Amino acid sequence: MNDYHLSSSPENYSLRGKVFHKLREDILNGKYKQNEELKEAAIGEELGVSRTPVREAFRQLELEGLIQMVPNKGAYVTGITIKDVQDIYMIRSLLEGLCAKWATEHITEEQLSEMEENIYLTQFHQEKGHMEQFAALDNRFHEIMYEACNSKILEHTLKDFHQYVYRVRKKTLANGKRGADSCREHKEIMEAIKEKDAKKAQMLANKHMINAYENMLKKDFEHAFEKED
Amino acid sequence: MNDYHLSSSPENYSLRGKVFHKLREDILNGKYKQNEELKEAAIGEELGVSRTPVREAFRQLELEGLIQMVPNKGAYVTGITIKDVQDIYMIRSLLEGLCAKWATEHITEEQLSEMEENIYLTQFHQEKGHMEQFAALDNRFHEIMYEACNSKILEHTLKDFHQYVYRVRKKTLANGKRGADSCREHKEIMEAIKEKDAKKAQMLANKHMINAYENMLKKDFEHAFEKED
DNA sequence: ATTGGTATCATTGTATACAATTATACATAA
DNA sequence: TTATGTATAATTGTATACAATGATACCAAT
Repeated sequence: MNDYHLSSSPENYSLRGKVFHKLREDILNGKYKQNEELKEAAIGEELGVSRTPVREAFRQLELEGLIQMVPNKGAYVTGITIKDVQDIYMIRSLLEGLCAKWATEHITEEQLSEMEENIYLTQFHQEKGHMEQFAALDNRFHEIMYEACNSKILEHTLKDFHQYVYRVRKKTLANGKRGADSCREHKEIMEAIKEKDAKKAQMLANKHMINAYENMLKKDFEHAFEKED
Repeated sequence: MNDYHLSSSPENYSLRGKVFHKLREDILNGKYKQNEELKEAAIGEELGVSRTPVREAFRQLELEGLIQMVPNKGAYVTGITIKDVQDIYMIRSLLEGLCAKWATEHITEEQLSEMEENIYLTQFHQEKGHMEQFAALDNRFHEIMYEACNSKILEHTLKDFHQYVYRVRKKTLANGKRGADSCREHKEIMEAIKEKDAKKAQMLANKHMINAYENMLKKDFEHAFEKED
């Protein structure tokens, strides 16, 4: 998967990291249903590892709220509801605005170059209909902003939320119309950042999220959740 | 660090949970300094447990961003800087606003009663100078709002941030003047909620955080002239 | 003296053994 | 039949053993 923000983290190089990412992906993708019990031994056997890395992954999933642990009993899938996703979009609209504002004040030349290249490529792949690359680049745009805002806390928070709604994002972006709009909005945000107009960048990033939210409500949102169940 | 776990979670009843909370407390309280290496065996011995619960606690602390793990090498304290706290206050000012807005729309009669009683008691203890009770009640006011907003995601995000800056909060609230202001602001927020004026509640909660932030800055300024310890 | 290699130690990563806890099945008594 | 107690099994919680990795010290060669 495209876990860009974790790509350089130790998570990927240990069994625990692999188990953690695998389980998170499976939960968000609906492989494990709401309230389903996850057994350490079974998961371990399935992935060919012992219980130890599985347990450590469970602790992290619990902290992320994807599973709930009952002492001496078991781990149960919490999953993510439609309302959760909606709430996250509302929260993100505020925080992405703040992030754009701070990014305007702290972005480096290199980050700005990457952003410029990112938008150029995004446009290309969007027009060509290369959805896989488009989704990855769209993700990357947001992550560049997160990194540019110069706030470890905000970066961490937004990356978390971003990751959380990744599955829904992929589906809504597959909608051609929204893809083009999203791309244009990214460009406008970048231009505001380049002009050092923090207020404008904030407003645009804010609106960008609201638009994504409304598109999500309007379009294939229900589909995204009905399909797997 | 978006751990959506409940504060009443099983965390507290297992060795892992105890280790996790102990280490978090110690890191936030500055017992372990920036970049200090935490060794599993040493921590385990100190707390009288084996490495296993310590390791699991490490995984959670890493996810919370309090320590950074280097594979096959060790765990290093990330800690929390003044800037982190400032950033959190800025983030919270937005999110507490959203929370107040949603709380206005979803608060129950019981929650409103508790809030009313809370403010009454807060005022009492504030005037009497009972700082311990005052701090606890002040905390509780915010938690009631978090619970009333009817968003699991926002509730847990805010509780998390709230916990994160708890230590700083205790210090700034000890400032008598700010205590009285804070108390009055709580009352105004509640009245807006009672009047079902969501926009006003949002604005007031927003301002409440900004005020706390500015008061904190002032405190830091004063501390700048004191000896480090 | 400096470089390079090697042995040794310290520490983390993983697997497994054992203890504690909870769920389940079944027998027994009212 | 229903309720209750008990034995058994399944599962998690914790400790420990062993493997893999990285750090350190020391020696030898130049």
